Amino acid sequence: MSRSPAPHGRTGRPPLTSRAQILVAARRLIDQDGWEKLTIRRLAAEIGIGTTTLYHHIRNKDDLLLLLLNHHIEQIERPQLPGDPRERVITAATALHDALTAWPWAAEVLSADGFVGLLDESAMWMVEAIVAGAGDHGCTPEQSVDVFRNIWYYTVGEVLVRAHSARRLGEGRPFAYRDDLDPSHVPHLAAIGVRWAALAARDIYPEGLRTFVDGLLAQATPRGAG
Amino acid sequence: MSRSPAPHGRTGRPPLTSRAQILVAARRLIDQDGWEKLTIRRLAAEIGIGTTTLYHHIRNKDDLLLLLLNHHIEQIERPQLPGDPRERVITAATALHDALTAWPWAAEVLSADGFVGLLDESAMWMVEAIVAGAGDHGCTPEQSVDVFRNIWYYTVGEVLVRAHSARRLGEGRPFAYRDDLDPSHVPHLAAIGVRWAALAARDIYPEGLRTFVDGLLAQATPRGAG
DNA sequence: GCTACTTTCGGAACGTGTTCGAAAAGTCAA
DNA sequence: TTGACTTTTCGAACACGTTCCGAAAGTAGC
Repeated sequence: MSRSPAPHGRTGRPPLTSRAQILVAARRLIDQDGWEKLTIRRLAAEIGIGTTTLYHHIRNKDDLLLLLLNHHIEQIERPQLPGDPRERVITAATALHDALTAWPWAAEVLSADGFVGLLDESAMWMVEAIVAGAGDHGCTPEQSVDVFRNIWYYTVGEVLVRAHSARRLGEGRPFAYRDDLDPSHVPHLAAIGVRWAALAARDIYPEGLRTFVDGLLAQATPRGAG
Repeated sequence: MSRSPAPHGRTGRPPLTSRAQILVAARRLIDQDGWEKLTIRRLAAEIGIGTTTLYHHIRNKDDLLLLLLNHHIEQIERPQLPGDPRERVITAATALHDALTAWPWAAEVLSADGFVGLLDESAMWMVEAIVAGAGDHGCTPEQSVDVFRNIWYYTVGEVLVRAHSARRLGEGRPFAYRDDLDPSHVPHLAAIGVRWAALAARDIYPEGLRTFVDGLLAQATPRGAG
């Protein structure tokens, strides 16, 4: 593809590779072998180009992953946002959480470079919905930003910890249990003992999110909501 | 050092290198040039041994960082824990947060492998204090574990996001601001505009933690606390 | 046709964490 | 003293992300 003799006015050597082509090949590799196996060299070989040629179409690997994430988020169907501001915050945060859970490496990239400045506008509705929900509930703009940031910290932490814990789930102890705990030093932990693993395997994000949002919104309105 | 002819009963070639020696050298390198500059090869060169010799004394680099973190936590003075269970949870979580903030790469290692199973017992008092505080407040053991996990998610998320955002603070936009936001699509974000950067630079962990802990403990006791 | 200029392509090389396998240096039993 | 065994040491090598720099392939002006 892309074999036109010259798009007129364009100078320089005509490109054989397009960014769209790279993204398609990357998605194919991820679907086939998982995103852990996606390397720059493998991707270039899959396309049939030199390794360093990729760097004329993407800044680096993080940039590539970010482009893939943005495309993934665009595919997500936007949920119907409830009328209640609190429920709107919950719905948007849950959508954010689900999107990141599906592509856990994205959370690494995002936490590594700051969230809002990197995503396309097609993903901004989640941030907007949270900030707007907080505002409609009676928060000042400053408080609304705080609400979003707190939710973001909690969400990215949950996604990262659980994604990385799941990797070790096949081998050895599932989440985090030690059987060498001294009951005289850490009595409560020792009493929980082996049950920790089972307890830690449960998904507590929905409940934790509700609790956190309730607290954040309540704190923002010291006297009656609007 | 370590030049005794044979510690009796020990077979095999006598070691020239000790794990303690490696840890001391690693701390010296980190203090000199920062932990970003700590590489396996530099560390080996600093000690004066072959690169691969290190791998007979540590499992891998993450293991090395974990050993350093454990040593760092041991050095921390344990704060006087308040009598009020809620304040005890806050104090322990804050100590956890401060320890991770001082060594941000540690949060990566910990989130990558699960928390409790990796730290020495000298760091377990933080987990114990949180779980015990929740229990003393009236939580069941299951609820207490949930309280800890929620706090852990929030804390590790905050540390990771802020540590990685700080890296980009010198170049370009500090945290996350886009000036290409369409007010008709994201009115609240557009209204906040450039103020986002200043708002996002503030430290909201202490307040967010209090809010979260209040909500978590309140939810755990539907009818009056003990 | 020739010379600039511009853009794309890609091989070579660097530094990284890590693995493999062989050599070195000790103990122990015969 | 010899041979088996065990542990430590480390050079060679691998795959990774990334940078450098020269070659390739087009247009634009003369």
